[in-house]
Amino acid sequence: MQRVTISQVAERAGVSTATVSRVLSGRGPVSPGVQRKVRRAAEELGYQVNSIARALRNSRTDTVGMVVPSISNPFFTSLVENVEHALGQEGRELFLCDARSDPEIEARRLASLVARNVDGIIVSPSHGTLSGPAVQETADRLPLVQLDRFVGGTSTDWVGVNDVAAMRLIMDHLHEGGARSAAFVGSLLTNSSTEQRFAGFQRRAEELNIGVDPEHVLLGDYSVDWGETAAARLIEAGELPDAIVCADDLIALGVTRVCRRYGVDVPTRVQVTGYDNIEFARLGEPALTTIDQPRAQIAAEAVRLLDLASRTGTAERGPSAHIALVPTLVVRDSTVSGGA
Amino acid sequence: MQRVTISQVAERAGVSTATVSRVLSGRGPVSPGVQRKVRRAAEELGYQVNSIARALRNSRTDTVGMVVPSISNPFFTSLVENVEHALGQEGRELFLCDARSDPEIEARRLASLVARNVDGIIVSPSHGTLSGPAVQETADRLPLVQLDRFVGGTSTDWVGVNDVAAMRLIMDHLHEGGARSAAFVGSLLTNSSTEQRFAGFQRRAEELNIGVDPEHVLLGDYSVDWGETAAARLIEAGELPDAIVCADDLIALGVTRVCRRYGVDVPTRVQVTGYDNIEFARLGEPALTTIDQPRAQIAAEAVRLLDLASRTGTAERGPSAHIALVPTLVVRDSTVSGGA
DNA sequence: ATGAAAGCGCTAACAA
DNA sequence: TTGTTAGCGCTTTCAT
Repeated sequence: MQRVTISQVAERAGVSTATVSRVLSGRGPVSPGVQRKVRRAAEELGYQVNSIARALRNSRTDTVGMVVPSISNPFFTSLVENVEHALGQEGRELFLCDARSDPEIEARRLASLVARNVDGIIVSPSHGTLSGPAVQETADRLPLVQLDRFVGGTSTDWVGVNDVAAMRLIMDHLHEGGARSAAFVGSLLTNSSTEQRFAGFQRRAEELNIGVDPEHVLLGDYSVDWGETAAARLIEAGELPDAIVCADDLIALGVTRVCRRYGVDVPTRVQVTGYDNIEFARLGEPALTTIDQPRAQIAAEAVRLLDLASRTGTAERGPSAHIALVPTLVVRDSTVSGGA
Repeated sequence: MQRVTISQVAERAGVSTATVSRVLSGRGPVSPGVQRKVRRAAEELGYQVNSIARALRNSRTDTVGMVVPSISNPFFTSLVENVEHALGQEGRELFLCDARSDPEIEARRLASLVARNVDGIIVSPSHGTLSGPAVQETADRLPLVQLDRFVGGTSTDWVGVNDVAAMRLIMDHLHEGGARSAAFVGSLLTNSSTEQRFAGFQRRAEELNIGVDPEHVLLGDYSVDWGETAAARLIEAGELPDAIVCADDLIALGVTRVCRRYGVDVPTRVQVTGYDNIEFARLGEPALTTIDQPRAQIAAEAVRLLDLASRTGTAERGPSAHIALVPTLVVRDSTVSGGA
């Protein structure tokens, strides 16, 4: 099963390899007659470009790499889908990597993407500080934009959502629903998402005079399991706050599940909010009130920034872009809505 | 930001490029002294292999491609994770593509993977027949194994689960729980998963004398939405069967949700089963009884077959392997378990 | 409009 | 043990 090369096509068409290349890549002038001959020969032989060879020659792979903290988190897969879509045109392909929330694996992935000469990288860093060196190093070598999360000590483009504004939306809504005290369940403060969200939570809680018992700030990881653990801890400690604000939907799903199990009614006894608006958010019992991130827009912006960076050259191109899009509050049944 | 090449390293170390190559790839004999010199030079220059060049030379990319019908289906992402893990050793990378359940996109992805010279491909074909040509063509060019689903009219390796046996497990369990009639909610019969599952369902239903009203076979797609639609249709038509067997967990999640909404108790009024045991299956209300596929094993087998195929050469290597692993029944709260 | 030839960065014969 | 050299398949000057 030898692969067909350009020179076999050339031979069959009775022309030079240069001509074949010109025809197939549509660059350079070729007479219609020869064009046809070449195309037919290629067709008959079942020719397909060897993009490795092409990439070596062009030093462009028409490939972008994407690294996410966890491919099993529906929010990220949805982001991936959107990026793929945004890339979809132009025949560019996405090289997807899962960092398993581990900065070391992440660093390896990044290095491997660089080695594979992707044209650019979109990364949502796993860790708020540990991801720094690898991300910066990578960004020094090729166009890179951070998505959703970002890592301190780096100067790269970023696009995501205004977490602080999102938290304000949530807190205001909870406050209207009568909440006068709240808990926060998030991941350890090792990534920007939680940091920002927690900061936003705290600030607005203070402004609204919503009490936050220090014991009611529970930090674990982004998972249903952690949500369950945290909720059980809150419930068993007694003194449940009026609301439990979760750093993402997975956590919130775990929290509501445990509430159900303990017979703690949501939202009348305690209001619960999520974040991300993953598909399963609406499937919770009750359906989750959450924050919707404009994923398509985030993805589109990321691709745009990447293209921009590629064009401008990795060299100096002024300060990096920092694009915070506007989140939306999606009110469902896990909170007390206005009318109630 | 020029990339460092091997010859720059060679120059700095005062040796030939061949020597550098030998040191860096660990092949061929090099004296310890020179080794050190080369490594230091490489280090100082921040050298990284250009795997494009290496791939062109070796006609191996140390990369395998994976194509799944939908990256937003947790079952497939979980499969991806497992494959990645199985590959994880040996420094091989996974090139992940989402076919969006569209055979045309799928064909493009496959072609692109071939063009990119991946060493092998793992694919779960979207469509039971339409995916055929592309899959076969791809398999003719390089090692390919089908995962979970397979497509008719192809002769490639396959590894998945014994769907018929799984359905027997489910039906027997439902029967024990008192079910004497059942509905089936699946996707249109355009992929092997549904085909097999439905066949298994029907056969065992017959054997157990479980009645299946032809009106109670509802075919749509693998999504929560479809589960909801189908359940609503069943409920509104009256004459609910004793059990609703779903072709996957997403559908089952939709079904149970609608039952809840309509006040139809699961499992006392109607038993519901899923398939795949995705993480969210246990989060349903009630938690889903479902089929667990040995994903890690499936992934490991797939990788093994791929390696085998690579070694043997794509040429004749006897009949293709067809490995059906044994599924497990996971009993939760959506069915009437033995004791009840 | 077409062809000859150089070379992208790497590795593997083959020599020395 | 080390260096020289010939390509992998493609694109792109530079001639013609």
